[in-house]
Amino acid sequence: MARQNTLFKDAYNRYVAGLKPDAALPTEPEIAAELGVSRSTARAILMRLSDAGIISWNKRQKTVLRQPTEADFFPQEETNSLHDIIERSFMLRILSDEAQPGMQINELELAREIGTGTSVVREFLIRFSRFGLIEKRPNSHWILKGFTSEFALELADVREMFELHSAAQFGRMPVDHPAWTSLAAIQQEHYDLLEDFDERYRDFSQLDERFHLLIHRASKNRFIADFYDAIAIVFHYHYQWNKAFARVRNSRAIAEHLDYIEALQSRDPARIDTACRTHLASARQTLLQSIPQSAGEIGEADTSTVHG
Amino acid sequence: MARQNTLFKDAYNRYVAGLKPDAALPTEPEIAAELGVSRSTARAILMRLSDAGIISWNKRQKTVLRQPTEADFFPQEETNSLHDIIERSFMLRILSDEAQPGMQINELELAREIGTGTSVVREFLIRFSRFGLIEKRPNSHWILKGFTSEFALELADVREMFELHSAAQFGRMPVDHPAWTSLAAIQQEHYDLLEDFDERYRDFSQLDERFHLLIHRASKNRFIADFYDAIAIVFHYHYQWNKAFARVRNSRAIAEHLDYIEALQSRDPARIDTACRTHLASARQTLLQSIPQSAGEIGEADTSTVHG
DNA sequence: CTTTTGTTTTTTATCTACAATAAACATTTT
DNA sequence: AAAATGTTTATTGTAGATAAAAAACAAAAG
Repeated sequence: MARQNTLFKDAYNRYVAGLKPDAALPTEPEIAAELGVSRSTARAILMRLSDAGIISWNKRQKTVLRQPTEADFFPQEETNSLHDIIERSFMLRILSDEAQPGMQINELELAREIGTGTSVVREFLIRFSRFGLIEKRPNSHWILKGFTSEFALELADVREMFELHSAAQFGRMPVDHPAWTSLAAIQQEHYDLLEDFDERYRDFSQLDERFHLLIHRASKNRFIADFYDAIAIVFHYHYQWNKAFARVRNSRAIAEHLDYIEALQSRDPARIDTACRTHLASARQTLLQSIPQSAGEIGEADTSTVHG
Repeated sequence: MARQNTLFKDAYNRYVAGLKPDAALPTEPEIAAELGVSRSTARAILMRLSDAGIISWNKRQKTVLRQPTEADFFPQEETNSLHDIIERSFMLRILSDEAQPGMQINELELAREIGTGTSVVREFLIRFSRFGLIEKRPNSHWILKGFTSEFALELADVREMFELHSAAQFGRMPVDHPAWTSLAAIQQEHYDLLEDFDERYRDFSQLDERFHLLIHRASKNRFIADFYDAIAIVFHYHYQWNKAFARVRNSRAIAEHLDYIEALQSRDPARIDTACRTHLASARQTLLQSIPQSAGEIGEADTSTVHG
């Protein structure tokens, strides 16, 4: 088949979840906008809802006839976009302990294992290559460079340059800029998390990501924003599978964040710089400690493949 | 057809160019290594050379029978890789004055105009997107963000952060590091260029690229290196088609480079920082001046396509 | 005459096929 | 036995086909 209708299925599920009996549904363009899809897809959803007897549909008259049941939803696994499937599968593979730096990555084999065509895998690898974890030999295979300490150090260096820049920019924003409100909200979320830290310390990753994203937005620089997107994805998977010391790690980070936020709020450049540096230095240390020091670390090429 | 044998043709041309009558040719692996291709391709070249009567080939005995003529070479245009063709064609299109920010980019149309398949165009666009000049709407078209002054400013900001970092690193390299020799050679090339400036000022771009590349290598950071690769490509095309004031622009840059080189050689951090900042500030100004201030600059979306 | 719905066209996302190229394996030569 | 050549296999690069999704166009309703 040429293409899975995962977008349709996912949007359908989302829409079904919000239906209440007897409600009158809005116009097609409104539904499309609400779901973030085209009107064609919105109409396909209405068509199916109508066929399933969940709504009655006659031109502008769209009424919910019954409460949707479990059976009305598409299975969860049919709603994952191919890209997400590949991303997860690939990340799992290359951040796992078996993946050694220098390994070759085979497009065809990867495609077969994931159960997809080669073009999607190819395009994924091209997109993924900007994260600096893989590299292409022209007319030949990809090489896994790996999540090594060199990678972490190079990443940390750039991250520090960018974040110092963004934080300084943040401090220069006009007092009435909405980002200050967002910052205060995030500050409050930090306090909330602390309240119930033992239960909720795992939620910190997500808060961390949002906090740094907010700061980077202040730079209004597409290269910085793109780089942070890349970092966020890599970290997302990395820390998801490296939970050692998560509690103490997050505890320290929260304290630093709160100090950093106050520094930003003071709008004092020197204080911002200091708080930012302190946090970045400890983030760097945390990152380095999270990397398993394997034997293959020293970078000799290994001719085995990534798939074992 | 599935794939052009441009690699073979290009390698063949390169090899033919170096043949001298009566010479004995080395082994197949050596030829392959010399040309940077696989032995399979090297053998294909030998096969064709033999068929064309240019060499006699019997196992290890490979002798050049005659001097190759014009007619023995493949036409130049058959040796360009598809990627290069697309890159040139696309750059020409999006850096031209007709391309307005906000325009849509149509994969199929682009492929037809370039005379190629859609997959290559797609992959090119994905790779190219890291330069920040285009952006994808998922499940929909690409948008041309354009070579605007915002782009130039964002680029310049990152460039300055990176180059200050790299230059500082350069100054910290051990005295016996080969980079110092390379730096001296590049310094000499600057003097040579100055000697015959009226005739050769157009050669400066290439020297400029090599100089900055050398500095960025000192950072040993893949993100910095990748970013500089991107800059180099964008600038390559941009300045190639914006030759106004090239002479005075290059003259000033050479003077700054020489000062910058001396600062590096002094290994004095403060002096390096100053020289680097001076050069970067003027490079930023040069870049901004080279951008035509068109009406569509202010970023309102334009619904016309890039192909008009 | 503006918005909504109905219908058709265009474009993207993905798969599959196949030539070019690389890589692996087998045989010969030194 | 090490390296070269000969032969076969695997993998990448590219084109082309097709369903999903978006976009454009046309008709109807307010």
